[in-house]
Amino acid sequence: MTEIRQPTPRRGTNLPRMGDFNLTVILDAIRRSSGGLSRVELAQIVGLSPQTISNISRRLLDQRLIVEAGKEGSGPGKPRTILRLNPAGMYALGVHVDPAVITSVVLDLVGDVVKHSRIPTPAGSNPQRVIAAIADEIKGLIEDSGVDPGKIAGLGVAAPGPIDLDEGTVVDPPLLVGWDRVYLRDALAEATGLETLVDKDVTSAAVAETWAGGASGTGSFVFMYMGTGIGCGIVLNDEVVRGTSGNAGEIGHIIVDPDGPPCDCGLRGCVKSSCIPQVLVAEAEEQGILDGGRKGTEGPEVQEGFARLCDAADSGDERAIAIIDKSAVLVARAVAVVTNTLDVERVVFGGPFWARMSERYLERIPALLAANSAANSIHGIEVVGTGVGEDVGAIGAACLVLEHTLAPRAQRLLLEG
Amino acid sequence: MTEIRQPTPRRGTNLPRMGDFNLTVILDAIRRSSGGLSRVELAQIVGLSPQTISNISRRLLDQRLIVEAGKEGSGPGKPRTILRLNPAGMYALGVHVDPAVITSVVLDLVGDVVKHSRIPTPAGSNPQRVIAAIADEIKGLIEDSGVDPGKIAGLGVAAPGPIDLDEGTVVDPPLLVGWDRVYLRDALAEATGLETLVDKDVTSAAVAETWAGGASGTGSFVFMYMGTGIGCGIVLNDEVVRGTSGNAGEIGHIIVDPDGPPCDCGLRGCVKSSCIPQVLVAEAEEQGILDGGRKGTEGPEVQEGFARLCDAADSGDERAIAIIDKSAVLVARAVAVVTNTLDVERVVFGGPFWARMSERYLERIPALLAANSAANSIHGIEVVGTGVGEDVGAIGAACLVLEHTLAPRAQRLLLEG
DNA sequence: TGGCGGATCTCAGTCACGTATTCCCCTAAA
DNA sequence: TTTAGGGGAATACGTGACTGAGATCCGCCA
Repeated sequence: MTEIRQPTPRRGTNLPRMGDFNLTVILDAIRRSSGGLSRVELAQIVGLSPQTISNISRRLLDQRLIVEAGKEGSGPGKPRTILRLNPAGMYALGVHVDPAVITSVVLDLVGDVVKHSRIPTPAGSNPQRVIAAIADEIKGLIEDSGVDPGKIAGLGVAAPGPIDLDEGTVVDPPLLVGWDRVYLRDALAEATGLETLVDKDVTSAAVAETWAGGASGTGSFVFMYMGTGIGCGIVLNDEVVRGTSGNAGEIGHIIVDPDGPPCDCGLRGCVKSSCIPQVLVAEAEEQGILDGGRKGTEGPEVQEGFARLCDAADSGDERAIAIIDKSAVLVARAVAVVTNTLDVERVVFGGPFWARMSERYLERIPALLAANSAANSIHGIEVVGTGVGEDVGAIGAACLVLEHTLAPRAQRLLLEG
Repeated sequence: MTEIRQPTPRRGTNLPRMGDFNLTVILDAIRRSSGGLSRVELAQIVGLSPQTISNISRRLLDQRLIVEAGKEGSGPGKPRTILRLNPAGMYALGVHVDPAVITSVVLDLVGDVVKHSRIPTPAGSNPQRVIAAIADEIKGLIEDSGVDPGKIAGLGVAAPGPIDLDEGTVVDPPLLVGWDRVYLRDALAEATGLETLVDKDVTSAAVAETWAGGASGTGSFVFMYMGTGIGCGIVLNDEVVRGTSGNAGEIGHIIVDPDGPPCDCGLRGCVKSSCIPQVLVAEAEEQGILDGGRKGTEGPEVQEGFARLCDAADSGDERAIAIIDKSAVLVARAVAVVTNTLDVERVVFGGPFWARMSERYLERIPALLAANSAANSIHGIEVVGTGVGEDVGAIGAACLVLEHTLAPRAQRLLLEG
């Protein structure tokens, strides 16, 4: 079970690695700029000489990852030629495997969704059948999108945890019965012929934010994923933190309410037992705010129940408002634990349930967080909602591929095995 | 208060940086080996060619950071010449500024303490007086140690948080009254003429573990610092996590006991209010296990009271054992929150109070942690006590300098400003 | 139309790593 | 004692990425 990982000594680097790394640095700078950059600006930003920038730009132009997009001349002198990402320079596929629904997307280089599809997860959730369904869906998506298959960098898969990153397996997730140690990565790689990456859904969402989230996806932040469960993705200094086995971000058993309901872990008031949507809906049903006709334990029912709870709150139902507001207090406590542990500068909220709660949460959480922040006198913590939308899971999955291929990760510099 | 940090784009790298980085990689490999490495072994480990290793070895030999230490020939062929760290190749000074006591050390390159001193923190804790005392102490220590001042790489300072890493200031720590925004780094740099680094005590302890802790200081781990308060230092993939302002590792308000005593944060059963030594001693006094003659709120009194509590437990006092054991359960819960959030592979315990509790904690915590670990089915979490000893704070402070100067941090590759 | 300024490119130059070769040192057998 | 052989380490040369200086290109302005 516990294989001993021998301490992997840090490996050196060499010239080609350095060249590739600088290429990704420049691409990253262009990507993060709004509206492109000129070569001189790039030189200032990344600290390399103009000549080096020119050389690398040429490589990027040859690969068609960037394009020259017009000139920008203000005063005298030769106007700067603006370099911009070529959206069609590369594509990535992403799949979010959720217990209820499988979402797939084709993403272009700038992170825009080219094509999108959604199917219900095959009943019984037999792994083989689900994998076959995904492979089918992917093939269809590639055809429908009309994208040049040669430009597809790979397939990213976002799965609920726990996972084993080394093996590329999903390890017995609570809501997918019979999914113990399913070799998702290898199976899908074989079925689709694409290079495949598997990661946890919350991590994928954080990667989506770094790639397609604009300014809020830079630096060090925590992505709070509000889904059927609550988890978080962690990004420190522009690099995603995955943990030893890819399972970082498990915050379900942080205690947020000493007076809360009992949890299956034996304690009381964990995140998991006191502020996930399912619990809020149950509470509302108990209080008679919602009719408890259906037992809303399955994904879609919860989502629907939660929507009605929010509707009630929006139409002024005090009890509904109280439930949501209390959950904001509890979530803020969990967030504070994470931000105090990691001292990040920003918290980004997102996930399928986020849209409905965003207004109330954004109103309350910043103050709650500030009050509980250990470093409050040194720096504030920004609280924002993601701009990526409901499909963060699938988009993030695709971004896993882009990140792996094009992001300036320190890891890229190091020689491997 | 909150200065906006503009997103710093990742900067490129160049040839000299690469060379320096590879040098630190090799030094790191030698440092982490037990008993030195030959050039061929180095080539295998770091992945560079034997020639490159030879070239870099020469640079390291010229700088006298390493020495050739004998040969190792087993079969036919030329025997390997072993390269070892030269302990006298470089020295670093470390100071731990504690509310009660100021510990200073001179460390050599292998992390051994060359000289050591301890003075009580000047009463009234006026910052200027404390800084002057430290500067005096440092000067004395350098003279007494007989170390060549030219070989001293710098001065590290470990301070209780919160701190502001950019400014090098200590920001209003709870136990040092009147220490708001004290420019510790600049003041000590000026007073001693040494390059000075300031960091939080728990972070320093984690750095000590990476530098002087042997195998348990590699990879990804959390260092639990058991002091007057409980904090943690975080190391992911051999690099220390400091956070935006250097305040990562604040875990005092993680709730570990829903039935615990109220905390100044308004909730109940935080780490800070239920399992720090001061609380355990108070509890023992209340139960009559210890005579509550002195009100043990000051550092030394707490330490003494805690020692007597441990004595009682060791001599079989059931109630004393119960207090310690319960604290182990609570600490384990806090640790689980952190390890689940970060998915690390190891927890290292240390700090001034650790020695007395180590036996009971090491007996109980591994099982408790495994039971609460989200990734338990994928990998276990190793639980160990540090080998660094009581002075981790000061030793870690000195290691800050060594780490900054010699560790293969990814940051070192990047061009600056 | 010519001058000017700024951006970009060309062309060496430098430096670190990689490959092939040679040198050196030790073991072991004749 | 001598010699063959094997493996580590150094030397020489080649490659490739970044840097610096000057040339070139481009558009504005007089």
